[in-house]
Amino acid sequence: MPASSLPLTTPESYSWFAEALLGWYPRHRRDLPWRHTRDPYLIWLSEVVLQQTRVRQGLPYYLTFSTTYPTVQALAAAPSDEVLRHWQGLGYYSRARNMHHTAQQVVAEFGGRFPASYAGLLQLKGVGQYTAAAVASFAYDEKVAVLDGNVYRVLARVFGLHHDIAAPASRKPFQLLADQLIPADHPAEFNQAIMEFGALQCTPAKPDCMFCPLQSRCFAFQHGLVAELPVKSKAKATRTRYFHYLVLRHADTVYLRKRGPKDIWEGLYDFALHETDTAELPAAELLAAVEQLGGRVATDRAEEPAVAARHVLSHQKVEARFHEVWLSAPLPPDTAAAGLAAYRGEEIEQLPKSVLITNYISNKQI
DNA sequence: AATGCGGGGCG
DNA sequence: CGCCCAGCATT
Repeated sequence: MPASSLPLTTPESYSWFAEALLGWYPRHRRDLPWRHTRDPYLIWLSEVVLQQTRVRQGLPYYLTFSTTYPTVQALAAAPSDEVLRHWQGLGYYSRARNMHHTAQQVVAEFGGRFPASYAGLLQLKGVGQYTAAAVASFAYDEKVAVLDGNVYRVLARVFGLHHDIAAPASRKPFQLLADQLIPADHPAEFNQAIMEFGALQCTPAKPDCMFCPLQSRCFAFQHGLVAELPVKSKAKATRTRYFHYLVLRHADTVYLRKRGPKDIWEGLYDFALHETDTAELPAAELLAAVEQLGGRVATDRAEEPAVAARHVLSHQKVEARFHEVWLSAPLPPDTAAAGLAAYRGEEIEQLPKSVLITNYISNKQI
């Protein structure tokens, strides 16, 4: 690969970049709801929703949250299960937990007002360098350059930066460059423009180079390296896990528990879980697992065959089987050790659940 | 510096 | 099937 074309020159000579983007942006920008407000709360809300999430997927969630909780006070006052329930299906649920925590902190410690600077915003839970820069520039016109997946891609291609964007150390050269490029008179517009440009024009696959305003200046295009940039090392292979859910039923109730920390889906509800190293679960092992919870299996009801489902996450694959077991009596109270509690159908609907569990319930019509 | 964390859409 | 998406917290 040819060496970087990044010139070691003064900031003034970069002005063509901002001028091109600021000329492109008004003619191509999408009309998105968070672009109609300067309210730091709503802007922060949109940025948290959009972390690692496409606009198309996050948009309905932003509308739900901004409508249900129009103010930071409203969000802070909401029950955490309710917040998670609204977040259901969007993934990376720590975002919802941190968001709720931060709303409560802003209300309790800052009188309901968000910190008015990049440095202040950076102190909030769930707010990293990207989100702090986005809110500070969009809400306060602070001159801090955002660095997200779009910006990495645009800068890597246009300026020929060959650093591995998966390596944390690569952040520095990109940030240095972005800080040089952002104009003092239009920081918010510039940040919006470069991200929109990455999302619509300089896309990961098949970018629209033929009609690109930066074509003549673009290192990657001029050197035939568009498909090679940005450089990104491959992630580690995913592992497969085998989940055997014990769908314990008694009367009109089903037993669920809230998932704990240090595993996927923290804070979401699912059934009693028996994890194994194999896809199959012998009948004897299934019965033993039920009995360990103090469950007495009703023999007068036919047992359904296990329902199988496959669920793919970024870093693991889950092969799940749902074993529906009817109990002749409620679980003993000391099952609280496993965190299990009985819920009726209407209650289950209101609980936050993973897509895997939601799909199962939806198909089973519990 | 490395790892874990969701779900969806695309080629 | 692999890749990427308006990243962040933890270790």
